Amino acid sequence: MRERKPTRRVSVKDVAARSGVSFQTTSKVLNGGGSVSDVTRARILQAASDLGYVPNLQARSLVMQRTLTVGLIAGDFSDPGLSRCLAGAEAEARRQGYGLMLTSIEPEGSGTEYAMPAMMERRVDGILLAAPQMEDDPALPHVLDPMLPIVSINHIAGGAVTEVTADDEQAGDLATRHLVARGHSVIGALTGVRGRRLTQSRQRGYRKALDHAQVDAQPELVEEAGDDVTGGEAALRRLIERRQDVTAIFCHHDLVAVGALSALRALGRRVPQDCAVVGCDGLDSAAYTSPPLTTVRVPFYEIGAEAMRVLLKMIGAGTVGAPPTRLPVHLMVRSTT
Amino acid sequence: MRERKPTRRVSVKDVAARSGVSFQTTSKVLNGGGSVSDVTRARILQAASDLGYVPNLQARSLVMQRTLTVGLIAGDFSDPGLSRCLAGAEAEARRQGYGLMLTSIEPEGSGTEYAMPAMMERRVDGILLAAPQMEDDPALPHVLDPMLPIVSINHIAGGAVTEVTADDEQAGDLATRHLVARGHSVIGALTGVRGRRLTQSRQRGYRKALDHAQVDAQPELVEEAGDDVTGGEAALRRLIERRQDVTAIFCHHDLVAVGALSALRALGRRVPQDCAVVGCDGLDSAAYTSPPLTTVRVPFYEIGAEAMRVLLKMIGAGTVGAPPTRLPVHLMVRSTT
DNA sequence: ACCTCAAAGGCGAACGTTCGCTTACCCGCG
DNA sequence: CGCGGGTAAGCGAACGTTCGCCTTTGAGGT
Repeated sequence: MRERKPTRRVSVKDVAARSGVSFQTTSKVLNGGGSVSDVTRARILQAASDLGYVPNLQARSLVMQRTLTVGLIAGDFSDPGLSRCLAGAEAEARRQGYGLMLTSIEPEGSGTEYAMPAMMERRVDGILLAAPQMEDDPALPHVLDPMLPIVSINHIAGGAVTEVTADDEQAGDLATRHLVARGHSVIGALTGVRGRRLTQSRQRGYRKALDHAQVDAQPELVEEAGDDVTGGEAALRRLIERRQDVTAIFCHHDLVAVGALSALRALGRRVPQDCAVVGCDGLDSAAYTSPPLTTVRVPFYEIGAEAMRVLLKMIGAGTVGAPPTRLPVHLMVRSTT
Repeated sequence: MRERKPTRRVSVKDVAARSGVSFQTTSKVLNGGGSVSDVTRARILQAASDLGYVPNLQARSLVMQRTLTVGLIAGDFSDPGLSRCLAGAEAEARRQGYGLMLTSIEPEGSGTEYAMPAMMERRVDGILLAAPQMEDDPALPHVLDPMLPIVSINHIAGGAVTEVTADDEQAGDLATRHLVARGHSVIGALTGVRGRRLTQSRQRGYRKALDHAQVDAQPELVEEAGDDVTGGEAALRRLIERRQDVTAIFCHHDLVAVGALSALRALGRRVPQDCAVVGCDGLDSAAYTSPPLTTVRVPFYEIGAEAMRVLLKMIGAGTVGAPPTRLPVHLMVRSTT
């Protein structure tokens, strides 16, 4: 419980005083620039290190008009996919010498109206959006600064925001083709949150694969499951009740697949003999379900890193807006198919 | 790809100009203080909103000598426990009007020597440490600023850092007592990373419970498993090979338990009939193993939130250092015991 | 001895705030 | 009519930087 001494931190003036030059010269040295004799340079550097000088980025930002900081507005950190993505974004920012201001918004999407101003007050150089619920937020376009580089890993209404996502249509296609190749033709789909671009894309991939295999897409084989285990469990029961004859299921999310697996077991159907299951997302935990889940791996870490790369490039170039990026996904065959 | 106009943001001077007063008066109004007539106040507020004025926190920090920002140095974000903790810390910081600067360090613990200066440059008001690997870092004490409030959710050598953790001894005790109560007496332990305080505490709880039940703690029933699935799998095999007679196992981490479960199945032992298993951490995914894992739930979110609360209190009071906090854990009985 | 020129370093301003003082004014009072 | 007191607003400085430009110095050439 020591009292904190109100000692102010050492500034470039302190360093200057100790080395007997003006603080401007000190600044020159510390930034590598200017013409300064080797001897004074050495003296200044020595003084700086003696005093433990740490430059004040706030002050520097003030005159430079940039903070070397980007904001990241996230949905739920507990989402494993989003966590990976965050890890990728943070690592890339750090690699390029940028700091990361983190904030999150509520699951209902409320909070954007606070999160954005908080970022603006801190004068971040750009913003990375990583909150799926933003897609549904009608207020978002109003609160977006059109002059600030923004990249999102989700779809954002209005089209003004650069997007870096996985190729979700490919994901649905890959999963479904795999089931077709295993000889299935009555293939159900347990979708993600209705209305989301992500869901639509994966569903498009699913239909595309069916189309390609010349089997009819039947609406009653599709059920909305959301993105968690209980949703998957419930949706599977509804689906089975309607269509006892399904022999394979494409789940939009691994957690939904976990729920489906558990419901299938409860219903006494063996996986994969009676019913095959393929998930989507590629969570670590999908490798340890029983049986281990066949899934489509989405490169979350890479998405985060690439999104940050795009954002920093925009910041560097002084532009806002860039063409969207879609990263490829990969099928990981395990034991549920 | 629109070019970004180099238009400078609106400052209090702009607002002042538009409302015909000095910028200092404008500042007064915007901060609620000072004596200003209602009419000019209204005029200024109007101008500010017309112009879309957003205060510059950098400039404010410069004169106020505080940034309303705390730093968070994390280990791997992909760790689900750490993610929850991060969520709790972020929510609490936001609730109290603080921003969060996030950075992470490498698994080997390297990176601290970069992370700390990065935080100092940005003049954060305090730092939250959330990286288990820091415990092993001998360089850490040197790079810690003794004047800055710091809280950690892991043990930090030197004792200078305030700690907010779960009651890990209780966790080990609870888990082991539960197994004893189920009638077991040959109880193995699959520990976390050797040498870590966390592991030592949980192990102490394990021995305490055995002691209490008057059964001897036998060293050959203890095996180091680390903190992941493969570690758990391998450790279980080593353990079983040595002691075929174990009927129950306490795993220091849920992921280790997942590995143990899968190894037990491979060895043809039924859970819980032939061998009971209890995990520790309380991950979401533990509810969906088969059979669902009995585990001790660690309140990660609360730990993060409480750590942030303690940190902000230290910042507010201008003190550095506070007594450690230990949060209680809870046993969640499911089907592996 | 004079002029030129480059190198080394200093100076002032600016970035956008907050804060303590001073000034200008209006009011009522003795 | 002069004075104290309160209210409204302005002024100057400070926070810690960067940056463009100016001054000083000394060496080299003629």
